[in-house]
Amino acid sequence: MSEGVEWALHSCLNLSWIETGEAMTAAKLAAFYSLPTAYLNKQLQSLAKAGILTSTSGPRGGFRLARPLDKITLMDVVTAIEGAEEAFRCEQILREGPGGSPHVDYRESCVIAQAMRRAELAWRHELAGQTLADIRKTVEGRFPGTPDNTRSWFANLRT
Amino acid sequence: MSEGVEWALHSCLNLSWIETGEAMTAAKLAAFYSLPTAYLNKQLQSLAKAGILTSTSGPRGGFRLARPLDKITLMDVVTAIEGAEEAFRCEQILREGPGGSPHVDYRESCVIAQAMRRAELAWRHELAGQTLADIRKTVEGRFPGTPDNTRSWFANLRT
DNA sequence: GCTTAGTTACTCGGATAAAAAGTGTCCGAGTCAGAAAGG
DNA sequence: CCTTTCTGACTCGGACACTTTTTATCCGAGTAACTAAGC
Repeated sequence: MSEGVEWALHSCLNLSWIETGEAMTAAKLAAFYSLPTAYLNKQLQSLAKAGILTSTSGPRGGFRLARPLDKITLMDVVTAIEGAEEAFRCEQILREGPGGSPHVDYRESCVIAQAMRRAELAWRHELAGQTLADIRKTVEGRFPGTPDNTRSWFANLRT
Repeated sequence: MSEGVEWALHSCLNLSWIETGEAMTAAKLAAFYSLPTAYLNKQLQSLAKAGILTSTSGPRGGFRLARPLDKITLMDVVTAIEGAEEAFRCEQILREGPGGSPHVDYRESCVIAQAMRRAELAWRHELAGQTLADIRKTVEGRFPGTPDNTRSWFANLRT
């Protein structure tokens, strides 16, 4: 799985803590974790395309959350970065074997594909069941200073 | 996820159906699905290293199952091919952020990492809960001719 | 003072390059089966 | 006929290319704010 998922999740949380109506540039979000600016920008673009963030060009531009955190699931972010296709993609090798038919969709009928899909659905179900709001709530419960610290760090950022 | 997982799973099932005490070569297993022989051999080697198959060199050599199918889970095969590391690997970017400490293991304490791990555990749990014996039983229930067809195909294989 | 046009600096966005992982191939080391020779 | 040696072919196993994906970078198009000029 791409490293960008981790960056995206953390950046979304940061965006929620500094929310002031102002947009946050990719450069500032990258500076927070010393990440390569241009590459994080690429990930944020993916989030924007997926409708999780909105982007604004020009001075005072940047990214901001497109909707409240409780409307953004972990699944949404993972799909935005990784794409929608499944990890185990059945290549239908049964079709090449004896008795294989070109007219059968083995992605549906192959028992192995079904078993792998069941596991992947369990994974997706867990991801879809947790919103970023849940994550933020847990973080704030364990580290109450995080919102203020984050906000003030971005406020005091130079250059 | 690597394509080799699909090849490995199907090949293990085939091995169980033709089990006669004889070993099966990578070339024959590859011919069954018209797969590239040398590359399938590579995957089978991984299964052998993981203790799922045993390999024999020389004439009459090849691969055979190292233990009964009901002792082989989908998780075992996936781990053998893909490796044991998690799909979402926390790079601990919190360490590079303000307030980050070099002495904290953020793979454990980071709430995001925990949430992603929970999802991955659900996936692993599903995979570990299904043995190849379960798969075979289901296949034989839906396609009763499979064992005989497979066995006779390998028996009649030329060259 | 207010409006308006022009300029400038800033930001995203996609095009481009480098690195890594995945995919595929080839040849050699070891080994076992079978043939051949000897008893 | 049985045993033993030798040969030879067969198989895995790892080393070596090629392709695709991931990671990272760089500039240009567009935009909004600021400046300054005109009313």
